[in-house]
Amino acid sequence: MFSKTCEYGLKAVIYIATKSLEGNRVKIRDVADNSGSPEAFTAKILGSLTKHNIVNSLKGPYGGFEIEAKRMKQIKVSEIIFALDGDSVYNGCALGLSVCSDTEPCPMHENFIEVRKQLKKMLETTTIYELATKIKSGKSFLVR
Amino acid sequence: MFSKTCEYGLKAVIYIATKSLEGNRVKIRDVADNSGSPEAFTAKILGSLTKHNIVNSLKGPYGGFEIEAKRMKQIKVSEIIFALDGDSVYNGCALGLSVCSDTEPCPMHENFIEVRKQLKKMLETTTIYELATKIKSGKSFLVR
DNA sequence: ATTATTTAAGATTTTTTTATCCGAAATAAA
DNA sequence: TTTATTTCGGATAAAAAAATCTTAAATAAT
Repeated sequence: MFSKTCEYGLKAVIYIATKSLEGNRVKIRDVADNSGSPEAFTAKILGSLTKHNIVNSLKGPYGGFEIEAKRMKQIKVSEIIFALDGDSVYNGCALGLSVCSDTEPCPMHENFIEVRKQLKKMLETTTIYELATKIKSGKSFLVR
Repeated sequence: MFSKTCEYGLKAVIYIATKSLEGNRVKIRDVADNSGSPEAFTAKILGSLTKHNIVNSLKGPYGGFEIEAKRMKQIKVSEIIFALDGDSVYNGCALGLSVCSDTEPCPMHENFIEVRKQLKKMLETTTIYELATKIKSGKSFLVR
């Protein structure tokens, strides 16, 4: 469904959010361990998420990553996907055509309209705060 | 959304179906040209689709690929995806967890339930015949 | 200022996916 | 039975994605 970059990125952001809610800043190592992702790759992805202003980073001792509570209520899953994978989830044609629109559709185009509409809606209404609280309450898991 | 293998496979099957409706058998070269896919790769994918009994192949002169009209009304898009990509579209976790179920969910699990349900329904009700007729009527395109 | 800690960023390697190539097998027609 | 045509299947190659490594830059505490 998503690239590994996106999967790791989402899990990293969710984990950082849960720790930020507790008032803690986290190091790359900690993020990687608790999101079940490779450390070096996580570092690279977090660099990109920092540039996109999705997470906040501080260098040096006592540094690490964090997300303000206010911010994590604003950030939607769609923003993270856009930052890491671009808009392919939104605009990609199921059959890989470079042009596929309502006026020039591939044969599956209309079949996908409803599915895609619902997917968009979900990605654009789900916040990182919502996902982080599910982890904190023990209702769901980041590593399996 | 799908792998290239699946994209090419779907387009190939749809094209073969349109030609079979006209009573024509098609060669790999023809399929590749008219589905905008690499010839050698298309050949390999068609081999797999033949084994899965989705298309029918005949060797030698006047040979090629075909699909019976009866069969193309039975074959659902989901079958082709299963044959080529396996069940990842159905069972894969959005965050890549190896275990992610209603009882042990990732934080996005429940958000995806409705989206996935609708996707499944669409893939399991859309037939190759339906897609082929869209091409024949000129309402949609396979190459762009 | 120095040191230990931590992120930043680019180069490199590994793995997976995508794509090609080529000889073998099958078969219809002459 | 010979020939031309076509799929079959395994080996190989190229490209893209995933993952790692390495050095630099920043900074807090001493």
